[in-house]
Amino acid sequence: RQMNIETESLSFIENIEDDNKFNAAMTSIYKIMNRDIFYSVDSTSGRYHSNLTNLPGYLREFITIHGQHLVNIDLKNSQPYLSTLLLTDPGKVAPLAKDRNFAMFVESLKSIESEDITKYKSLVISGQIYEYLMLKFADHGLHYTRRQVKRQFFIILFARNTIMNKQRRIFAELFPTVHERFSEIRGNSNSKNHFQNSKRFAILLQAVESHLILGRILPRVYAEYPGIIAVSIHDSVCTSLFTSDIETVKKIMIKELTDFVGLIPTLKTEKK
DNA sequence: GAGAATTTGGCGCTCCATAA
DNA sequence: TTATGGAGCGCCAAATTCTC
Repeated sequence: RQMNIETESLSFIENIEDDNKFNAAMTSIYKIMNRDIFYSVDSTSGRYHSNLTNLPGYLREFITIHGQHLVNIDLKNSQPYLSTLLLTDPGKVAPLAKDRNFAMFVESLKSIESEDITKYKSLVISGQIYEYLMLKFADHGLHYTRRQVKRQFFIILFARNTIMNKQRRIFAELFPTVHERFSEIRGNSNSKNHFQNSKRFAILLQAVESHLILGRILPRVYAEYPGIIAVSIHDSVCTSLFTSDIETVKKIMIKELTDFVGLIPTLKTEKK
């Protein structure tokens, strides 16, 4: 791996007030400068972790690989987008569940259709789910920024079923069928095993994401375009800023995601 | 060799970061 | 809310080193 970080990054972090944050950023920079490169795939959800995935986002623009700066191609509303599979085609994701019983349970789920599911799908593929919820929350007196809505939405998705706060109640009203299905998937197990209790839903979606990015998209990119720069940051793929490379990676991402999920995703390219 | 003093290693916690 | 990794902390016990 030919990763480097430009020395300008050091002056960039100089005015960070918080000592802890400063030290964390400093450590990340020096690790790359000193060629202390690490990378691994974890055994829970199969995600890829590296110097780049741990690096503060605002320092990404100083990273080069083979001397090339990076562009990040991000899947919008990624986990909500992937969560639609549990509504439309659960059997497809069942093999990715680590726990046998949970896999069989997911396998047994049927595809469901309803008005609220159609609405959920359309919001998620257009990348508008947070904006929509922001409006609906505001109607009920909850005034959040987009960032806060995003955070709250993940709590709605992944918190155990016994937590029924105002936000979740609103979501359940807006998307009753979706909420019911997701509750079933989280289950009510009190097991300590995170492949069995409510955490299994988050883990499953992460496993789907890993399977798509690491198991399908990246191998295809490397096989068809040897030498191209492509590294993942969980749900996104970084490549060089050549327009042709960006288009290549995008095309493959859209193709693979659409094939697997059955819905066309929205990608966002951030030039760094 | 016995006991004290020091060092080492592991565990669990908190924080930082990333991602959703 | 979930997942990960790394750093750094305190804690404790085991291992090592020191002193008598």
